[in-house]
Amino acid sequence: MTDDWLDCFPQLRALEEGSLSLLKRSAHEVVLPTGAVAFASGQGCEAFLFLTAGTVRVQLTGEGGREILLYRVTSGETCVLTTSALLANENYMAEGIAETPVRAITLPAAAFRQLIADSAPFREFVFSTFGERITALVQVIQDVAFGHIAPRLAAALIARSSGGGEIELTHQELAVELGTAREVVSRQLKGFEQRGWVGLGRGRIRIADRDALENLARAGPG
Amino acid sequence: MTDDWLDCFPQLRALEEGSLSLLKRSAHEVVLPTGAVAFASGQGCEAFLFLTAGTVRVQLTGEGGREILLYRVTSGETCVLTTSALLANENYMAEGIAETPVRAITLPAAAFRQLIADSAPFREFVFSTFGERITALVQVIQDVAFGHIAPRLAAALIARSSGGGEIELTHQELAVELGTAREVVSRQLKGFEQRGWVGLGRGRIRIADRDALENLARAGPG
DNA sequence: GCGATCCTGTGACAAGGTCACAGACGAAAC
DNA sequence: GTTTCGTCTGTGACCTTGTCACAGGATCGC
Repeated sequence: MTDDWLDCFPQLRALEEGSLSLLKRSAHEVVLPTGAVAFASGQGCEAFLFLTAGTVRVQLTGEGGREILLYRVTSGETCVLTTSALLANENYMAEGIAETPVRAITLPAAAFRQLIADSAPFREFVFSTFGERITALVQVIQDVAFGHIAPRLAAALIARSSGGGEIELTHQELAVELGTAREVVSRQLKGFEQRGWVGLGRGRIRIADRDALENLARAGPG
Repeated sequence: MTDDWLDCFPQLRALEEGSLSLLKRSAHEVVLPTGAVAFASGQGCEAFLFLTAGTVRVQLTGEGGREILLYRVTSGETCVLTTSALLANENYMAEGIAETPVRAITLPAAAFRQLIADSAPFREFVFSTFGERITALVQVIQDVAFGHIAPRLAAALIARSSGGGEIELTHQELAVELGTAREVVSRQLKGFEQRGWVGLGRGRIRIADRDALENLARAGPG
């Protein structure tokens, strides 16, 4: 296969000759359509992943079918849960779902472990983003344990509306983002609409008063 | 100072001569009494920590004063949030509290970064426990987002009662363990008592029917 | 004994999650 | 254009959990 994908991961160019060669000949490309399951909870982890295009959503699912987003992996990134599962030789604790069509490079577990053992630049590459990911996970705990729904929903609306004032999302999708139930999102959005902050349509939300939402997102339950 | 503390961290004996020497001459011992704050949320992170005796509880605090335990650090371990804060050059996102008298070795940020850059064995040491910690953090999210209080409380009682059937904990301390409110723990425990599963006293709980608790912990809300 | 302080119990209420449906909308089929 | 069907949204009733405000009890130091 070609080595074009390495352009997404410039740090890997710094690998020693032998390690780079192992990396190149062990890597295989996979392509996933939107909605495909990249990995599932409880499943053993057989390969490290380098995303070269698209977005994967990593989320937990509870018994009742409720879901919560942990983080997203986009082009040029790797998945911390995959790393963690490979290092500790454990199963995945969450599931990864392609939010868009995805292209990724897989590196079999054996080659991954070999590279981790042999190559300092590879270790550096793998561990360099750990700090941010841990910060993100702790933030999720903070939100779920102590946060109120209204400001979190307002924050999610703003985050997903970068640029345009029109968002293409269902209430269910927002519920997953927040780890709550669809009905709760519906009720909150209805409240926002009554206050003139948003306009609602099937599968889309129009931001009508961005300032009010930003205010709520900062201020707390208000 | 003496190098006795290295006995708690045998992996560090594998450091290169120069790195080991830097480590030894940069390290300083600190002693904390029970209840002391090892680090606080929002505070900048100035040193890496090696625990040589005692236990530090790492927890988040919400606006209402509610708290939730993230994990514990005990003798022979290091704190993943400290590592993460040093690597990403961010502030602490949580607080660390000495649960017992604690002895720890501090390594200033500059020396830590130097060692991470120079020494493969040191990197190995620091990153070897990342996998387990991430697993633990995701488990906390799972519990808080989807878990019911009763089974989680039952699980906490069993976990803290290893061996004897008598636990020395207040309802408030159990509430922090679960990330809930003290009143909720009181009510649940009262329910357990009425079913004959525990005996309650001021600051202590006697396990009367361990099987019933284990059953509840496994089974879910039942 | 006598406060002071910590721990526990309780009731009333608010917020959020669950369940069970009822419409409402939009796309595709006819 | 109308029908049909699947998806999305709205709503009410009810349950669990979190919050608030207090009332007692226990324990300890003095």
